[in-house]
Amino acid sequence: MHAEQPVRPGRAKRLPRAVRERQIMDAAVDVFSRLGFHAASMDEISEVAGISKPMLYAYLGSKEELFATCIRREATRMMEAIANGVEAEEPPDVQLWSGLRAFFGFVGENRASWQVLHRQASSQGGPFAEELADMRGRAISLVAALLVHSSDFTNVPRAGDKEAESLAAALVGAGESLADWWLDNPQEPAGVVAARLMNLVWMGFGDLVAGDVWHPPSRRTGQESGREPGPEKEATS
Amino acid sequence: MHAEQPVRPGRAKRLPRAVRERQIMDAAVDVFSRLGFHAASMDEISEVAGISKPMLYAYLGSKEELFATCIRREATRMMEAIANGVEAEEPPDVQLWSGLRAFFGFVGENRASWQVLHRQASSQGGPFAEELADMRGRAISLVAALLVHSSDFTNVPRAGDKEAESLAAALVGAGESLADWWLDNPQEPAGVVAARLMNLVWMGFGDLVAGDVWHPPSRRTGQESGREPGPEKEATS
DNA sequence: CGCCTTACCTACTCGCCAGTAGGCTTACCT
DNA sequence: AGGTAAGCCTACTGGCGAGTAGGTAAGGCG
Repeated sequence: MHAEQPVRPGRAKRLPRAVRERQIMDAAVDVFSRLGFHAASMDEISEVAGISKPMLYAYLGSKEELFATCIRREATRMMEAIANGVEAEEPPDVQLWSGLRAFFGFVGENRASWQVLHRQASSQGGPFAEELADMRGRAISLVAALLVHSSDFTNVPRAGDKEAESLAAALVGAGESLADWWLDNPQEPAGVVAARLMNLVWMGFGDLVAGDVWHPPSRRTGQESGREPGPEKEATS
Repeated sequence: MHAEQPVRPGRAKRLPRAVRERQIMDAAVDVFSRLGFHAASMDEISEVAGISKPMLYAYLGSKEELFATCIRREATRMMEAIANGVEAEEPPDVQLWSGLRAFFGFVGENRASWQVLHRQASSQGGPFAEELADMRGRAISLVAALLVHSSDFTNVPRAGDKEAESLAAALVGAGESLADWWLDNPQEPAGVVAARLMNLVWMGFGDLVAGDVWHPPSRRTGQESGREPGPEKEATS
């Protein structure tokens, strides 16, 4: 119909390298997110990108390099999106809230990116997981710093750094998991989901820094190790 | 050294089928947990199991069947471990606490199982993810029911089921993520980690069902969508 | 003891996919 | 225009790994 088709069948229009590289990366993220690293084939990626396989190798190197580049690009995009949403001068709870909003906003608009980052990257044991774990670690440290900082405002004995880190890990994990759930239940807007998580974790943590600790009703405390669950390093009240 | 070695090199001692099947499954879980589904080869599994490849196929069918069987077995073991730790008559918070303890206890003693379940299964798009998502879904429903039930004790407008489900998803995700973190930081006993998560989520949820909702300080509320984060369906205070 | 069933093996086939050799074409530059 | 470099291709190789064919030992049982 259109005279748009290339002069020779199977010959793509000539484009500057930078543009092609973007196309290829987009295609790669798409395919990797749908199939995972191993199941994705370079043939399919090249097909989706609208070019032939040797171009892939000419521009982006091996399959592993391509994948690593995808992870790096998407991770950077996400971290920037979050950083742009947070003001360093705000009080901790507001910072956390802004971060959550930015995070869920990004996931909602970049589902493929999120799939690649969260599922694929973490399950491949190679240098990818490293790359990914690095970014994840930065996110956790950020949250941990926020937690430690916010507990400075109180006169509580101050939780250890390890403890803050583990709580931050739990929080980040809750965010990831909730994002996954959201992808399967997309009827609600990002803000609502973010708010829900904010309420869950902040109100919980708010009570913790106030020294308020949940305690099991003191009957048959120990079921398998006899440890007291409530007070660890905090005030034994 | 020992005269234990089989009569012919490369010939395994003859064993009844049930025993071999267990050996093979154990080997498979081990290899799958270390390498992931695709990277794991049937050759390696058979080697670890101490038998030859055709036995794998004779007893456990194809690679996919084998993997699915692994997932099912480990998932069942884990759900049973948790169910055994929880008494249905206890109040909700105690049930949750018992469940968390049982969960972290299981993970601590079955790291390979956990790896297979959490990382590998969820990232393969086949019928496995289904199997796994099913179990995960059951866990989430369980927690969600707990949450809904516990809010029945209060006179709060009662959160919707969808909301409870999403909170449960966040909670389960927090648990999974914290378990991963724990595997990298194994210096603390299971009970302490479980207690930490219990404090985080329960104290937080406790405030929620009491109608207590975090609210942003009312200045420049909207940063990207102008949505009020705090009250959704709950009391507008 | 001999027979047969069950457990077990070695040694292949076959398809898929990462990666490459070598050649054609089109746009820009002078 | 015509040279040349950058973009693009078809068509292969080579290896790895799933799955199988066909044969060998070993324990039970008459």
